[in-house]
Amino acid sequence: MTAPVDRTSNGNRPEGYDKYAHEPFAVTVDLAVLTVRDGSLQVLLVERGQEPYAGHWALPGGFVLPNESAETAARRELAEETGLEDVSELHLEQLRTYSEPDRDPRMRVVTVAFAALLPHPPEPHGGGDAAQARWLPYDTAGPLAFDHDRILADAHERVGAKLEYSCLATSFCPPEFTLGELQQVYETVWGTALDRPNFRRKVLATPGFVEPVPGAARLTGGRGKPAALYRAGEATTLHPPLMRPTPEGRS
Amino acid sequence: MTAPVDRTSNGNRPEGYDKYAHEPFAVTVDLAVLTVRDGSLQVLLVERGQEPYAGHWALPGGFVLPNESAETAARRELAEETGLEDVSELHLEQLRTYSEPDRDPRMRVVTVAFAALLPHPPEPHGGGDAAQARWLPYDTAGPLAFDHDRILADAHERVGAKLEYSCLATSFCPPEFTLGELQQVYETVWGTALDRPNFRRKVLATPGFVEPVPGAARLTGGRGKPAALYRAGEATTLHPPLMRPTPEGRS
DNA sequence: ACCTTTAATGGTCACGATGACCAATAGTCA
DNA sequence: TGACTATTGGTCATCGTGACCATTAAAGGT
Repeated sequence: MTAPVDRTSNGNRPEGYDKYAHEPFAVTVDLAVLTVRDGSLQVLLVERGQEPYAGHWALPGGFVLPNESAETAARRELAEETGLEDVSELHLEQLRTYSEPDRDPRMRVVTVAFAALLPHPPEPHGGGDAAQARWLPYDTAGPLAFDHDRILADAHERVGAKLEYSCLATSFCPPEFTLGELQQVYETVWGTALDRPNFRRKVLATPGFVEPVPGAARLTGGRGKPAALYRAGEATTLHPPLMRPTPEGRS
Repeated sequence: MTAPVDRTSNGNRPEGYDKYAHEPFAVTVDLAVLTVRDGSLQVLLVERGQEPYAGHWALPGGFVLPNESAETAARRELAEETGLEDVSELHLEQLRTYSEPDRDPRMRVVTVAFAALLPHPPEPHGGGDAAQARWLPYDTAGPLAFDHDRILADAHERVGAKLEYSCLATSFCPPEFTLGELQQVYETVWGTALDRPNFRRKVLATPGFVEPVPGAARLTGGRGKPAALYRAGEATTLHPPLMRPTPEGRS
């Protein structure tokens, strides 16, 4: 009876476009750029200069340009905000998309959120322009603009979960690192202490997680026995996983 | 030196909108609706009636309306496509967003992909209009329109992974089910055989995964000892995980 | 009725991974 | 030289799991 209707998402166009989507959507990317420094999880934040949320901190981000994918836009923004020349090796991972109609009071903005992991923060704050960008501890990253608190929390949760079953932790470390540094990544992100010999055994027993740097050893700031240096291996997943200690009962 | 620039994603608006985003984005949702029937993983697909990809199968989907979130749009589409009255209890999960500039040859379409899991397929094909919608086995869901092959593969991978560390499998089952049916969900999605006593032990040893229905038992089609019936429990996560047998070496 | 078939249920046993420890090594600092 | 500190190496009991075998309770055929 009814005329054939194309019910796929790309179907009713261009006719359908006028009917369903004549209010255009702005598409942006938001980045939760995370790093571990001084035993604390830190986030790269920028200070807003305009309303709404003027003076509040927010996640860095920007519009997806007409010929970009969200991934491309995210990596471009990552380079701009951190000031790094080469961000091609950094771990960048799509989190999810936030599309609540009222998430921006001015218009309809759909944002694709990403989590980025990087080692040593290159500079206290990157970027060349005047907008303030700073590394702030995750815990004290007070109320952020828009729904960025939620995005940041989701990023933290995702990264924490992926540490369990992937070799992602090396993305927080410089090219050569000690097992102590690697362990501190886990402890900082999870907020728990780990037994050092057990952590060591687990990491070394997982083929491809890390590989030793032949002759090298680092004097860890001075005190204690020098630690051996390792590089990230080829493996990407952890079987069986390295699970975070259950504080109690997790069903 | 330069004027303060708001570098958050919601910052350069409305001025920035004209500059960066004057080519509007269409935002859609695409659904990978999965079910397990007759020991095979099946997908709900619709046949396209228009170019491009006329005659090809595609994932169901549609535009996000101006006052909807992607999640709301996805659940609305799910109801429309399956023909079910109440889809509020079905598991619906955001996968990721696909935004390659050339993914639709006609215009810029950004799609938020979802995976939906449901028990008994209610009808061979749902929906009330003339567009053809059908359940097809996952394996034979031959080349789909647009990038839907990739979306479907990502959905499969995500669901398979979540079976390991979550109680998601019950979403494929009717309100009351036997442990054999639950096991078949795992075997079908993973494509591997599991040892029945071991599976049983694991499921029953996980508090909150399933809870027995007091007096009931189902004659499983006739043959064999009648199986006890269970309901889904309160738990959502599985600790430790129920890992799929490693076919060989997974680093 | 009887035996066969089928599937659920119940249990054993050995091995691997892990948590909780303790001990030794190799540096710095006072 | 002697604390102190952090890395490194090891033991031991326990838990979870894979690989099995055994039993129970139904249907179906002879």
